[in-house]
Amino acid sequence: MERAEAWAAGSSPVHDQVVPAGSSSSRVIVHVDLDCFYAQVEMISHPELKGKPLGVQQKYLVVTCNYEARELGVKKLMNVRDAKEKCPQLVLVNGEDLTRYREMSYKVTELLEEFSPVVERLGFDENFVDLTEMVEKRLEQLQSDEPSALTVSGHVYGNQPINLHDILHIRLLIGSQIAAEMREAMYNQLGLTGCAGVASNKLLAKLVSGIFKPNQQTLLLPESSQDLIHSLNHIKEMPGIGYKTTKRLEALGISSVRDLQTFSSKILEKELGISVAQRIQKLSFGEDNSPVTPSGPPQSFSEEDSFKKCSSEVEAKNKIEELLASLLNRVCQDGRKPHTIRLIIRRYSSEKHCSRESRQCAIPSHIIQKLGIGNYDVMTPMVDVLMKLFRNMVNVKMPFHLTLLSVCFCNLKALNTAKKGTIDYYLTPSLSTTSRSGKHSFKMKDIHMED
DNA sequence: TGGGGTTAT
DNA sequence: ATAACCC
Repeated sequence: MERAEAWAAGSSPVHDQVVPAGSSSSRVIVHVDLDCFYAQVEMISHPELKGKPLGVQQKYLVVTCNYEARELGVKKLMNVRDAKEKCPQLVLVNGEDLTRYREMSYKVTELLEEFSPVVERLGFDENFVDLTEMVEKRLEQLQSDEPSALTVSGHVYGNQPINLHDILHIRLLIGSQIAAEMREAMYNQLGLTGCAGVASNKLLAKLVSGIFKPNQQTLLLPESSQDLIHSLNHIKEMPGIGYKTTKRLEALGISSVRDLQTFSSKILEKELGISVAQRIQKLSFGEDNSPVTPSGPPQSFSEEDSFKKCSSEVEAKNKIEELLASLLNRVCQDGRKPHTIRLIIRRYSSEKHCSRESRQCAIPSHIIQKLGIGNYDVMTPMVDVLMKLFRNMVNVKMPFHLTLLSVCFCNLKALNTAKKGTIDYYLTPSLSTTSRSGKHSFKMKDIHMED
């Protein structure tokens, strides 16, 4: 077995080679990806739906569905009509209110932060964790007489054999064990299943996490990274290469990962700019030195609603009031205060690129100070601000046709800017009281006074 | 295509 | 303020 080889080698392979701490090469990264997240949350809320084909609906789309539904032909982002046609027994629940998904999403991130504080969120259902330090600690404490100490957890991409004399393999193997513990904890504590991918950078961890699909995990060893990236059928499948870049690359005759690898760097830089060109060409080789950036609490809160038609100012005002009311509740829970507000619209256009327009402004300080506790006296002045932004974008004397309204709070600051020792500090509600009134407490390190 | 998010320019 | 990216 693998362990026997390790002993046969004589001295312990684990403690011989030392990778310098802080060395930028040779990280251990895990990508954790929940299975059909919204559908899982709905099945926890409504246990009677378990076992039935379930879709989560927003407007006329099935945005995600459980595996029972997938086996019957339902796909993500499928039209409700097509989905019902494919699968008449499909049960649909409305998922336009993201509150419960968002709350569960942060519970997952907080659980992962208990393993290592370096957790980066990607959407509501994916997280990256940098395990490098944690793996290093486990290696130092490794007792070589535990039989299970050097056993990989889950799949290995391409069934590549592990070399227990290779310190990079050992480190990734430990990473796979931590990934398994993370998935166990997610299931035991939150009732959620998901996939994990372990590799030496974010790109590869993300790509490999999707290899075995639901509720499984996969480890990528460095020797298999070229196989993994060449298993992509098209550059559009490369995370980091989006719709626009794909179109521009296709115009250059680049469609496969190998096309991008071998394309002239000079020409690519001239076409896409040096920044994008160098980044995506590195991606094509499976190279990604971007760090796992701890997400911490959100940078912004927004609520949006799309519709067929909004063509009057009164109609718009009503929708804006709805969005704002929800946002105020959220901001109240968070505890921090937004200093900027933004209004976003989408105008009707028969053409493809439905781009958005926005106007933003600073939130008047007298309104900011009233935020955070029961707030009905902030609604009116805030709506007034938003309607000014609205009229700045939309000429209400002319006919208009909007298909989306969104309100966003951003530029969030911890509590307010009151200084200790000032009158303001003692007069500001909830400032000098207990730690946090919010529901999901972000850690104490995040709570500090600005000056 | 929904209802969110982020960073770079 | 917009444009790109992610889910």
